[in-house]
Amino acid sequence: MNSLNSCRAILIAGPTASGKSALALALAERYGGVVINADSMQVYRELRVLTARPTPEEEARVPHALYGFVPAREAYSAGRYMKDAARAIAQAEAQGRLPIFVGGTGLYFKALLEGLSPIPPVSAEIRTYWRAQAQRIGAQALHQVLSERDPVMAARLRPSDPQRIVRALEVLDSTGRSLAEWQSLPGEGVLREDETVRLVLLPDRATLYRRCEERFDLMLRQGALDEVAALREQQLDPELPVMTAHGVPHLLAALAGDIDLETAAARAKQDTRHYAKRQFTWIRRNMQSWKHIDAQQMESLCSKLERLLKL
RNA sequence: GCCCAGGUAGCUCAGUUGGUAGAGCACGUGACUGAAAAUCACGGUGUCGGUGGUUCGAUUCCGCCCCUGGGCA
Repeated sequence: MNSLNSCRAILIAGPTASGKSALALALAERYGGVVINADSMQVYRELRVLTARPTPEEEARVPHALYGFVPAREAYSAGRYMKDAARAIAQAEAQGRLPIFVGGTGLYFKALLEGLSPIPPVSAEIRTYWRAQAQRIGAQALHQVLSERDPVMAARLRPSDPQRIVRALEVLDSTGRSLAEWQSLPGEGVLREDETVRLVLLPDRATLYRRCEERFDLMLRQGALDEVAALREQQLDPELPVMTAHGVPHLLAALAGDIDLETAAARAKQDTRHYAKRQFTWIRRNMQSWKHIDAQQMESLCSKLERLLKL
């Protein structure tokens, strides 16, 4: 792996609540870096507490980028992330600062390193139409439509997977070509692996689950419910990504009086645990070449930063 | 102390007219190209409270014991 001298960026991944942000902050302070977000939910302005975004105090210590800059009413995407990340790197380099990416969204790291196939954007009308269709006739029927119009994609997708079926239909309708054709075009990453130092934090799972639960209780004490109440005022489409952030659906239900707060908290914690589990799966499959850091190594990491980065 | 109802998976419970058992959730494994904190697929993990008896065979029937709830004293 590279020494820090030839390193263009540090990437820090790991499951939620693994202590990534603290590590990124420490590294950024030590090496004159800028912390760049790689989390699909921390981009949204309205949710700071609930998405565990760095606090204003933390943001003041070191430059941060791509945090809380998207209004909740917008649907952010991996495609937008790639462009934003490229711009953030250019900006950091212009200022002579080391980009330190940190986040838990595996797809964003993949986009960063491998890129995404160049697929033209889908118009809002087409997207809205197919999403409405999915609601109206269901995934199975939609898959039937797809298998008539695009058998290749239909064969690739499960009839029970509404999201990907909708995407396939959107792209087909919007471009006149199959998503399979588009996806066969190679993407171009923003960073090459060999110009990065890549760390993935892997705490003990039971410990991590406990930390997720404690963190959610802390979020509630820090005003997570107020954040969700404010979000509710906007009366956004419940299908927007921000509305699916862990805690949002259940805290909304609690605010509506459908469930009590304790139940809402328990369900939010459960969502978080399930998510962490999926992150472990992604890491195992997609981050083989990253430097894995277990709980023990994490303990002594601060004192070993220098050595670690030169490995 | 007596009476009643229970004790089956991590939890809540179903079930076996006697042939060693199954749902939901939890949990585990996996997929993943512009919603990815999303979306989807797969998996039952068990001294059936303990012990003795009846039986070819007991988680199931019987005795005793232990534990938990409720009632009566």
